[in-house]
Amino acid sequence: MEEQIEDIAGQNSGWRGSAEVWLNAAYDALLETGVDGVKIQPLAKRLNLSRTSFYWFFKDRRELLGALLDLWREKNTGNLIKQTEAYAESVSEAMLNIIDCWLMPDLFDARLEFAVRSWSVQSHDVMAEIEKADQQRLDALAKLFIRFGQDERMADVRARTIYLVQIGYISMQSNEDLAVRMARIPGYVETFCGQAPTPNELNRFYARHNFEP
Amino acid sequence: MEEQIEDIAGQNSGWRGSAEVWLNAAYDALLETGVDGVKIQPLAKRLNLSRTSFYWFFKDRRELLGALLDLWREKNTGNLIKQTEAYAESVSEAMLNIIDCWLMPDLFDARLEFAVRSWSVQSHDVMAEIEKADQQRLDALAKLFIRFGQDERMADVRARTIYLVQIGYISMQSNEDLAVRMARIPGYVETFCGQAPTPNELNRFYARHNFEP
DNA sequence: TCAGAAATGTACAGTTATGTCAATTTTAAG
DNA sequence: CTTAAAATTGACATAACTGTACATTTCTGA
Repeated sequence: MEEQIEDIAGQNSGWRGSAEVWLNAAYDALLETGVDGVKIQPLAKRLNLSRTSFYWFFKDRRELLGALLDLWREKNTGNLIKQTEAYAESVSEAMLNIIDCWLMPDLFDARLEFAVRSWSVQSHDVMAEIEKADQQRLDALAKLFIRFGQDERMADVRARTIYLVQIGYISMQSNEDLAVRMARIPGYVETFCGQAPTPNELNRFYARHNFEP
Repeated sequence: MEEQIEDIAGQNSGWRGSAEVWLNAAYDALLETGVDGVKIQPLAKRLNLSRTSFYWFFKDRRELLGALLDLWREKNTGNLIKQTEAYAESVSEAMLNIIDCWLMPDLFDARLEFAVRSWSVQSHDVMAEIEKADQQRLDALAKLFIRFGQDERMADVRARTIYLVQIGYISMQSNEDLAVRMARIPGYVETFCGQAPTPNELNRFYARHNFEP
């Protein structure tokens, strides 16, 4: 019974290691040093665990890398598509919904995205996964523009523009402060959809990002 | 004298290895497998040379990686900036000059760019180099828009849009065929600068890319 | 409290890489 | 043909890392 209370409290259930602990360490390593930094021995040192203990939770390194890729797949593509389907009265409001992904780490894990894309240089499997994700995301964005009356050709171009700018940003790993980035938002919206956001739309956007203009 | 004739003919001057040969092999490895693929032992195997022979041309692996970074620095940033300064009568024509970089491998080595950006995950030095390059490129692009009468705020946003789309493309490593990409060009120009290219501008652009619409 | 499951650790065997050193071979030049 | 520089090589000394086998410790539940 006592153990159960500990479990419910989320405390360690006695053992120091677990699949989750190793996976988290792998996640950190992936973001900090790339795939080739995801090595059992260093992770073990960080976790203060014996290296070989790892093999109780995972078959081998491959399996760990697979788990990292699962993490990415589930986290990033899903939320972006969800944002394309969010309620919007105008195309500019819809743009602001997408831009949310730029700014909310729980909607889109930019560092993970970058790390996985970097990983793809050396793995055809990862490359294939990314191509699939890109296609799904672009399709969802194009559908959004079509929903607001764009013809198919411009919907495709605009979907690419907004998506590629996001991917480009990620690749630049820029970490400017919120005010600087916010100042550019109206300009981006205008560029992306040819229509500036209304003051109301902007205010709603600022509010949900706790930003005071 | 005979050797000089051979030299002039670009033939091997007797020795199999050279700094250039190793650097080229390193370049290939960087593009195919990322930095962590750039290892002396595998390169030696590829070149059919003794591993230790490498150390006659380079002090160590660090120096080789440094040479790769020099290559990137000289090749990519310079040409992009040159394109921003190319002659153009209108802002849409200027856009097409930039877009040349998308399409001409000798103006901009996209695969190298991607490989170097991926490398930056695990190296703060490389990261710093990239930040510097991004800044130089963005400044040059913004100056272009200002030259064509944009106010500073929109020049900044538009510079970012066109640059980030390019970086995004690189990160997507898409390899669609020319016709598909060409079909999107007018849309991009319109999106980037709010003004469609004239038929003449487009024809000039198509011509220099040997494309028949 | 004691058996078995869960987790950890130690020892071993193998692979791949790095860089130095002292030969040795190849080439160019007189 | 000789010689000195340029290039190549194999031997040696290390260092990380991977994965397996087996022993040991720690926890859990009857």
